[in-house]
Amino acid sequence: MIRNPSEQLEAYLDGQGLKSTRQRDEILRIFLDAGHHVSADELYRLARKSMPGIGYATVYRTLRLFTEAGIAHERHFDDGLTRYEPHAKDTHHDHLICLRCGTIIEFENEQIEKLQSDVARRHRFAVQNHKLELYGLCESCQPKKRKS
Amino acid sequence: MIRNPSEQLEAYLDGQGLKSTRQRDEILRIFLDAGHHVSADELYRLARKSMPGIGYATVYRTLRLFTEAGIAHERHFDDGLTRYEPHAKDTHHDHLICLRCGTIIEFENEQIEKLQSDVARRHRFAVQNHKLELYGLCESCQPKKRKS
DNA sequence: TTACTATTGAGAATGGATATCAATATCATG
DNA sequence: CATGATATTGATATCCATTCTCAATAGTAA
Ligand SMILES: [Mn+2]
Ligand SMILES: [Mn+2]
Ligand SMILES: [Zn+2]
Ligand SMILES: [Zn+2]
Repeated sequence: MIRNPSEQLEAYLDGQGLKSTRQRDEILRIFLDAGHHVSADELYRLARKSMPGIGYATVYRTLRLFTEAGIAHERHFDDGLTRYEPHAKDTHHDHLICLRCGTIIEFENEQIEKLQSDVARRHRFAVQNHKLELYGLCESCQPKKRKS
Repeated sequence: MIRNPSEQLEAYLDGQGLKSTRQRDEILRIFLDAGHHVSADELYRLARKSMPGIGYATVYRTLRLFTEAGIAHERHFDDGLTRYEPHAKDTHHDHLICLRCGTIIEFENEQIEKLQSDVARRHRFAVQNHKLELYGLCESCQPKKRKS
């Protein structure tokens, strides 16, 4: 049941009675090889290269569409704009975010996940999704140690 | 070295060459007994009761001031507006957030904190702050189990 | 009091995201 | 292939939270 994103999009459009368009296909292609965690504005700039007439609204709408179709994940980091990443590997992961250069490192930690659900259970809370973000400085942004 | 918030505010204002005003004192009082996690708008409405002429800008500025003074903590949950909570007990804590009624439950978990810093160390990442939020339904917002 | 400034409040401005709407593209149907 | 129904697009207006601007006012040290 593994489908590539294009097929997944077509299937979703079909199922919802929506239409396949040049813009949607092209934006998907660009989104997938843009690398991770792009904002709508970044994607808009990229998209304009191959589609000069593209509008902001279309990019926003298309990213929302991808999210509904399960192709993209919406992320809200602390920089105040929505970012999207491909939902390829559908394994959940969390993030280390560099406050200086913006680099984002992904990680998974089974033990933390386990402890989280323990906390939730203890409070009789039904978790639907969660977010763990560590903000700070990545290795190359840290002040260098000087020899002693 | 334990200071109550009013003293802390006065000390901060003093140290920065800023002035003590009726608005700042009153907003602090209201903020402290408003309970947790108020938005600027909520606080504005509360403040208008005792200070009908108060302006939005003043509330926003004052909350930022409290944050700089270490009296308040700024929180960015996923509902798109900034919330503030008193920094009274200066123990770090994380949040369970009900998506239906908005209730927020606080928790601390030493083991999770420990595992987080392990992850960071492994990536040679210098964490400055972090955020762990579990979104879902609180106990009273969950569909009731029916007897079997 | 005075004089110097920090602060305030009204309203304008900002920035990201969404809504509106006429023109256009897609696509099932004949 | 032509047609008609309708989903989509792009320009732009609008929204909303927050910040900025600036003239009037209030705090404070002298
Ligand atoms: Mn990611
Ligand atoms: Mn809290
Ligand atoms: Zn960095
Ligand atoms: Zn609830």
